[in-house]
Amino acid sequence: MKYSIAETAKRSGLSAYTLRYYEKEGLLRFVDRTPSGIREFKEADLEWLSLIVCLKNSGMPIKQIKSFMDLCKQGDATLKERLAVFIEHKKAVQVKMEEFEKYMKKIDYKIWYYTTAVEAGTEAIHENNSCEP
Amino acid sequence: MKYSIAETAKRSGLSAYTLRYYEKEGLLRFVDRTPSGIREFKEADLEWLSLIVCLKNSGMPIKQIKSFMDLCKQGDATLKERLAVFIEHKKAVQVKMEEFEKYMKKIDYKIWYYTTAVEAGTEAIHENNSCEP
DNA sequence: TATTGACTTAGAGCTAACTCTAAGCTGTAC
DNA sequence: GTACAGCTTAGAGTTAGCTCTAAGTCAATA
Repeated sequence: MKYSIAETAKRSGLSAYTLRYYEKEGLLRFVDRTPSGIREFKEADLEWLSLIVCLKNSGMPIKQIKSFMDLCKQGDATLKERLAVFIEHKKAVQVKMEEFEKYMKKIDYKIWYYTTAVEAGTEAIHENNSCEP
Repeated sequence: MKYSIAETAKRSGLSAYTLRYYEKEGLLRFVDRTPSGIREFKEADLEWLSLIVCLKNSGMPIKQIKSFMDLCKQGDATLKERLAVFIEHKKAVQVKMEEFEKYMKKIDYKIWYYTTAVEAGTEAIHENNSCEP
């Protein structure tokens, strides 16, 4: 099955503008064209896009994703390098997740803080910090 | 204890430029000045900064943080609204954390994929998708 | 055959969040 | 009293990641 850019936009959750931009940036080397120059996305391309979205949304910059795609193009000689990319990126994502857990605790504290303040009708009840942190 | 902008930059992990920018944007209404106009950060200001960093790094845009700081300035009348801000933001952070977990699974899959490919010396072993996903 | 709508390109424009520059002021150290 | 480090301001510049515009091509339909 072949997909137009509009179809692919829908399926990937990216806009057609973004898909063209990604191609310009060298992320979508895999996309074929019809004889008249129109992009034709394949089923496998959607898999690639899903990986790109994964890397991007987990914090990898477009340029680094491009480097990874370049490695992919070079075949089996770059397998170790590609493994290293994911091992490194996993570390970065773990750090982010830990940070998010820390922030979540702070947010939960604030929810408790404001819940009790709303009950009391004033923030002043927290003035002497007499309660749980 | 009072801190200069340079000290505060060090302690908050933000640059002095960023602190001035945040003030310009209305996030740091709490900061005092010396008679000659130099910013003087207090211990409590570092707490505010830590909250700002928490909200920003967990995905809240600067403009929304500003609105929240505006609510704070208005006192007890806005307690309910402020509670709502954190309840909403908590939801958003939860969604992000779930996404991150999904991405982590994909990354782990790729680590397995490339580990086995490196062992085999070729990516071709995954061609017929005969192994665990 | 004419219209329509989806595609193409190059390149300009936009937004968020900084980041820096230039010119000038302040306050302590010699 | 002057040198110097560190502060001040307004405003320009930067970066990432899109987002859009203008002008044109192409294929299917009325």
